[in-house]
Amino acid sequence: MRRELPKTYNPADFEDRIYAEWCENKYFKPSDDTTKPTYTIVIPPPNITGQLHMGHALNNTLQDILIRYKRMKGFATLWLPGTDHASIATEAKIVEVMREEGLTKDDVGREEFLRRAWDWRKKYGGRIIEQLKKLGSSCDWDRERFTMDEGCSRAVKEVFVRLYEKGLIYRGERIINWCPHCKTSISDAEVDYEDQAGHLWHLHYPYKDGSGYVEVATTRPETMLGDTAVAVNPNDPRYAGCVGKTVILPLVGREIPVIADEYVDMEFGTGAVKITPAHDPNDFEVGRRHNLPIVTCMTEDAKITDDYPAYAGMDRYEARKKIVADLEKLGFLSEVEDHAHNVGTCYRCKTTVEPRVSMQWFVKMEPLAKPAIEAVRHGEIKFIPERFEKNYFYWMENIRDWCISRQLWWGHKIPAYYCDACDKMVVTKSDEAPRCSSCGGEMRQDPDTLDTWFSSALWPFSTLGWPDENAEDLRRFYPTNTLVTAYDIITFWVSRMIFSALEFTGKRPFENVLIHGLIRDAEGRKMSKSLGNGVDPLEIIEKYGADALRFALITGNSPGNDIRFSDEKIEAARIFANKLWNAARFVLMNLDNNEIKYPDASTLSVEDKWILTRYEEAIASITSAMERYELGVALSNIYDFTWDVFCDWYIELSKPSLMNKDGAVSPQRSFAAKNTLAFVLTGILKMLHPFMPFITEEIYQSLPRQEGDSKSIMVSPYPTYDEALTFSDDAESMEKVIDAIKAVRARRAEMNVPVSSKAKLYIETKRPDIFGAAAEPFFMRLASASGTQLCDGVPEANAVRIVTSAATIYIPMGELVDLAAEKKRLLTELEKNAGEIERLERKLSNEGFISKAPAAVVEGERAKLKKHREVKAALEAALKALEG
RNA sequence: GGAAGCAUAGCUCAGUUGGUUAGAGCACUUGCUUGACAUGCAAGGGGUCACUGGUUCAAGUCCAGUUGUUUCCACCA
Repeated sequence: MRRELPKTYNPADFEDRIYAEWCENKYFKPSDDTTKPTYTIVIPPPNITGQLHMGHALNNTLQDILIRYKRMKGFATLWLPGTDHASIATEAKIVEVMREEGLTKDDVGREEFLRRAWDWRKKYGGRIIEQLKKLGSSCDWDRERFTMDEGCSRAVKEVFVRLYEKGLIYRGERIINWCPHCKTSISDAEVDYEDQAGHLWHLHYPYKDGSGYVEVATTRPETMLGDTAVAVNPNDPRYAGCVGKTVILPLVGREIPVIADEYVDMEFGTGAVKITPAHDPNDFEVGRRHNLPIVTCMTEDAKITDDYPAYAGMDRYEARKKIVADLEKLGFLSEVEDHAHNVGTCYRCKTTVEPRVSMQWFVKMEPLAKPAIEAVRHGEIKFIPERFEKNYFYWMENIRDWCISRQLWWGHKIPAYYCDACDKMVVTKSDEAPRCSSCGGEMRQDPDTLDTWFSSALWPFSTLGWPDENAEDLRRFYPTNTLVTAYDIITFWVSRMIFSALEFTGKRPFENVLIHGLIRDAEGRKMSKSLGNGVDPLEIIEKYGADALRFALITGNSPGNDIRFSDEKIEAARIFANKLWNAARFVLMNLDNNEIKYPDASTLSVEDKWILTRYEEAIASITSAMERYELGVALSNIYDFTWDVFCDWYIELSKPSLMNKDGAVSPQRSFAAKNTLAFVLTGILKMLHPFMPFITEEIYQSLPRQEGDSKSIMVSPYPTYDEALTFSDDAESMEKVIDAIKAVRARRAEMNVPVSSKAKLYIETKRPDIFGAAAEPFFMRLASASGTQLCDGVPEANAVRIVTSAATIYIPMGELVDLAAEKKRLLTELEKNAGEIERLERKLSNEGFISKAPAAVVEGERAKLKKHREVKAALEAALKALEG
């Protein structure tokens, strides 16, 4: 049913209604037609704790554009949505909520905690999904997944067991990053470093034999409680005789050796380093090399252990003060320097990370990284833009083993079981705790959970049915085609999906990775909660509509680059939507109720042929940009074509054919014009639809249908380039008239002649076929002419002369014309013209250019020269006429 | 410490594989209620494409260096 368009564009009137219609008609589901090629995107699953922010809006707009484009291009498209359990982020949220009730995790216990977590997921997990719908996302909601749903959990267990059996997962005591606030290990990638002003304390450790002391420098004096050696560089002459001696650790009294290790930088501090294997990753390595004992002096919440009664229970910073004071009192502190250094913090809570030795699970990365590097190197997987491949290679080539265990409750439990009675450990997919195979005793599951990225690494195939190799979706839609994500997540997620997919499915997870930037505010700052400069996309949608938001996010941007978001941009987007809306109203106003026909060349006028030619060119360039993921370029091409070509020119050029004053226009002519308007408008709507789905659908549904189109634009075919609708000669003729109109307007504006003052135009031209009667209405409507007449030479003295490459136009203006000024103007123009001619002549007489440049380029330059020479002749004639 | 990006009009940015006189939006100036749109129309001003050198018939575009700036990675106590 066709609808009348209201006078003003008001997106709130129709966006929700249209989205509901799409859902009802199941347009988001992939076509059942298995002969169609497939195109698949899996969504980067937002956290269930998440609220839609601008980053999501951009990320999902890009995906929706690609999916809608491919759908119209005839692919069976699947955009698979879902959410991530986000173990540490969600757990932190729930802990926070419980704290408000005065409860801790330990108070409620694991079972109750998980019950709360699932409740929380039920309550808020769907929130971001609803917000994605507001944006217009055309996901297949029936296939929505969750990283902790049954299928994904099965995949996680499968992967863990297979890696373990292959020897690629191991358990070991290592030093890891520990967050004393979240009380869990975190991976290297989860540590953020920030500059902090600190101090370098110089401490004296006396030799046991009483021969003085060695001076060490440290930024963390409290860790001295765990020192098990002092290290110096083996090549350091200052300490040549000291290696092998024993020092007595102040405050503690422990006897520790002085050792030599290359790790020590002679230039830094005093050249002597205290070694604390339990609380520093480098010291841990030194400790392993020298078989040093590991002495832990801090608890998991970063308090001093009971082994040191004087400081027991003190927080690490409190202990630092006390220890420094005590050392000073006893004369072991010689100097305190200011020292800026980088401190690792937890990416979740910003607490300073405490390196800590503990038993953790790791993935051995090197064997997995290798094929993942090859896949990108050989172009099996491409990054867009390509430069991000460098980041990827750097990370993958220097990869370290991945700590995957987390001391959290919310997440996938590690499928390892330990015997209570003996030390037996079993790794199994089974949900039942096995009996110990050695002693038959009870076994208990490892209490830890897996890093949240462990399950998201499997997302492209676990969501399609893996590990069931024969799952229908997996067979039909895997490997997926494009992954869309921001550059800050390449290491966390993209790289892990690649090696996981290659290892477990033997195929790449996706062929292209489209990287986008971050959204910044109008001043270029990152949007963040703490700065309070975040813009809520839902507010924008409410105020301006989802289409305007999408337009503002995409326009003027290229892959991988950050985007500044500002009120001006969103305002410009809405204005464009309004422009399109009104252009559509104009077309509708003039349209009969007929179906839109494919244009028939025999009925077309020169202006129709011109717009169709320009339209076909637009299809070619827009499609090419879409295929290259240059979505910003594609959109600006659509914008320019819509506004500058279609609205500003063709609609105006069509008016003489539509406004049939005294029956001068034939029904055939009027039909061709109306049909051309509707045909081109429909094409614009289709090309714009992936970017602005709502307004294009709303307008489309109010237009008569084009042959072969569906009732919804989103499942209509995308325009394809048709050479039969290009008419280069006619288009060129029309351009010449347009040039002349522009030149007349410019001169009139220059002379401050109001539009209302009409004047007859005399046109001297070698192309009377173009500038004859057919062109008259255009000059009358668009160049303030009262009429036009072809002439040969100056029609009367004191006429303004306007010179274009195809014609010289005279406007008799009587006294209005200042002869002296006119002469001056002609001379200036002639001078400009002469400059151009000289430049071109020089270029064309350059033998290197003629012989080496492509023929087409040379030809183009020749044509230009010819055109300029013609203008020169016309200008000279005009000047002569003026003087004579 | 290592790496990458960016530097183009007053502002925000486009500018494909080198090939017209370097573009757009906003802002600015001037004139217009022209039968879809004043959320509009028309005309205009404004740029030594950061700097230096190189390759080329030809450089905003490719190469090297310099300066400024942003980001990522590493984490020497």
